[in-house]
Amino acid sequence: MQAVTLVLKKPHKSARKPKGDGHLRRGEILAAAERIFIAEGYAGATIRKIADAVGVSSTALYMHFRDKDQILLEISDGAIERLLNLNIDISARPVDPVSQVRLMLEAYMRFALDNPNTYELVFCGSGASISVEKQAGTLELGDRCFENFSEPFREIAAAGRLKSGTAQSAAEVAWAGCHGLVSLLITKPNRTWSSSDDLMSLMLDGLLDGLVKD
Amino acid sequence: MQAVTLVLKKPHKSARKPKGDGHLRRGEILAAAERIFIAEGYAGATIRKIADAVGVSSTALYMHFRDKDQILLEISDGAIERLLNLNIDISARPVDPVSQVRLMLEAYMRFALDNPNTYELVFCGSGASISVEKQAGTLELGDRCFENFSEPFREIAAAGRLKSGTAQSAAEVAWAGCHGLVSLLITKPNRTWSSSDDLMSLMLDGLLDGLVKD
DNA sequence: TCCGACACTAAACGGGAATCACCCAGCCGT
DNA sequence: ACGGCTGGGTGATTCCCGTTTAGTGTCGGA
Repeated sequence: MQAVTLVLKKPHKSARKPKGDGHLRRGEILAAAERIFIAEGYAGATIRKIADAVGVSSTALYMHFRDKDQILLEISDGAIERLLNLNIDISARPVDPVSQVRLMLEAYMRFALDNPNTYELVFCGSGASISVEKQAGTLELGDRCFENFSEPFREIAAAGRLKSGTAQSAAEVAWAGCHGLVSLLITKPNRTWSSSDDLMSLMLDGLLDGLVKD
Repeated sequence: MQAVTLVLKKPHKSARKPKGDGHLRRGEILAAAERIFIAEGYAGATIRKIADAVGVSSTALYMHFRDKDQILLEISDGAIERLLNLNIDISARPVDPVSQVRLMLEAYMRFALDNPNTYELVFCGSGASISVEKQAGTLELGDRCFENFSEPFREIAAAGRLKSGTAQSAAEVAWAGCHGLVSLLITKPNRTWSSSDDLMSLMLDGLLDGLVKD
């Protein structure tokens, strides 16, 4: 589509960018990287493995991405965007804010358990391995998620239904509690846990009961 | 003690092991490794750096430790042992089990914030980086901590004061909630958080209020 | 026909963990 | 007193990692 427009505008000069290969390669790399990353995690998804999977030299990846972290962060962006859309969808529903919070946290935890490697990369990774600047885009997406999530808490606080603390701190605690549960389930799969469904609903009930009146 | 016995048995043959140097070196390495590890984290504490700090070749470390992970896990063991002792101390106090739980969780979170790199290595690390078998000893220590921590929950459950769930699942949820809070504070120091003291007490109050009757 | 941009590559670099083949000093039994 | 064994220690090496450099082939446009 865009190529056509460009061609119509300047039939004899441009029409160079959408030559085809460049854009396709980028997608191929992302697809291969995502497969390997999901299967083997951050450390397992090496540049060379990804390049081999695409059928290209390892150097070629640097034509399309600044470095390894950019590739994996771009994958994470896609996943977080899905999470954000889930949250936006929930906040559009005409239900009371407490139910919204519960739905969002439940969606959050299911997302984490469904995308354990992505979740670990984005939410468990220490700031040490990937610099803050590189993460900027991904972090901003995460912030938008949290922002969207804390909105119902502001409504709850405005209605005077918070047992203590501020909307901000209550939202942080609720998020942290659910994060703790899924991060332990993901990173310590060898421990003998109660059923994850039980734990999730116990965490939700407990936190909401402890934070919100009624 | 054993050395003495051996010497008494065969005065002219053994008495070789406690030659001195070996033991000292091991301690020196652990001390240097701990310093670097606390200062620079898991990735920053390389074999070469540790060896340089001791004033010895990198190969020498392999005389005393199987590999890098063993060094860092041995350091972690020491830290967790301190945590375990805190817990044992608390469980000896003649207070009601709910207060014990609160004290233990508070000690746990303070420990985490005081030893962020150790905490991250032991409680946030994915199983991928260090194999389960290697971690066996450290994991067992962690299990003893959790076991000790869940004891008051069993008392609470026995008294019928659990709002829902079992002693096991309630203990897991309480632990997970506090873990989530400190792990986020540690691994996402760039976010703008409410004061960590506020968050900690809100998490404690909220969880206990939500999990336990009265 | 030549030029420059572009996708790509082979080779190399520096730095990680871990291993190898060796040293060398001290203690053993003789 | 002495030759051999042993155990701490070493330098060189291996393998893999992410990343860089210098160069190759191809193709659209003048």
